[in-house]
Amino acid sequence: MMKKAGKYDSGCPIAYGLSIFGDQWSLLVIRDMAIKGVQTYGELLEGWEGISTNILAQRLKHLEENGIITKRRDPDNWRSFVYELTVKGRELAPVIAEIILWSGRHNTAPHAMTDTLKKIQADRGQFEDRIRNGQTP
Amino acid sequence: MMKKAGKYDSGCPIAYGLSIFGDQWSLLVIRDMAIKGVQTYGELLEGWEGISTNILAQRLKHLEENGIITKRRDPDNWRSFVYELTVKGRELAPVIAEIILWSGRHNTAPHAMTDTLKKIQADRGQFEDRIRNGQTP
DNA sequence: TTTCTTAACTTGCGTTTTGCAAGTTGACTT
DNA sequence: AAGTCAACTTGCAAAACGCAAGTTAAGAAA
Repeated sequence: MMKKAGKYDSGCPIAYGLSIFGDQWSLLVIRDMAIKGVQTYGELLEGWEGISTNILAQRLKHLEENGIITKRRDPDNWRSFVYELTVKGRELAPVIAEIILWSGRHNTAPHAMTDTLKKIQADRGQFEDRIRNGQTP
Repeated sequence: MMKKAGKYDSGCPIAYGLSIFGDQWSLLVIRDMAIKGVQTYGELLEGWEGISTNILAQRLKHLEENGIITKRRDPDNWRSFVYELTVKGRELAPVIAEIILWSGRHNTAPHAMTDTLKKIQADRGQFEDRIRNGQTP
């Protein structure tokens, strides 16, 4: 299991953030939910990077425990659950935007999410607002 | 050793960023350099969180290989090396600023770097500019 | 000239986390 | 009664981590 928030609780705000989403997968899960509008376990499993099922379950639990996402039954599909970003999770939009902008500047290789990058470059405020409102950018 | 950039190279800008600094320690090292002005191995070892020496060595190598920092001999002290952020590294300032702002909003516990948080809240542009210019904010 | 000191690592080794594959659950559908 | 399917759980080998102890190299001290 992941390091729990607290073990390295130095009181530093960056350490706090890292204790919640500072691993290889959490931000990718958040990206799929915030940008691609993904809401189910099965869809998250099929993301671009191929997270394995046990790790995904761990991360979802950790994110839920830390107030980034919520989980509820899908009213339209008895066997499915719906994962959604909380306000706290959606407010990571600026962090995500800055990482995308930074990579856009420094990663010369061709990349996915060119559309998203352009959208952020064109109107960063709108990108963040839409995510903040629970919409796909 | 850390996952190398490439193994999960989905082409996503977020995945690119995570392959470079998406672990529990790299951003804390970058924080110490950018915000606290730390420049040596020994000072980095004594950071708030207590990174172990072998992990620190690994991360510094990884960050150097990925163009975030440089390493050179200290002209004033033959046995010391000076680590410095590159432009690419300093341009992570906005990412760091957003993480600090986010934590400031969502971490109710008392925290270190209150001064830095206030500085960013008061004048985010200045914070970023100073780091971009290689100065302590 | 031998010993000491010090910054920056490296090595060993036990513990923890990860990742792949296969198995489980439970309500509905056939 | 058997099949389906989303969402997990379990087992196990491989990789990464973390602590402690050891190494290196060159100038300073004795």
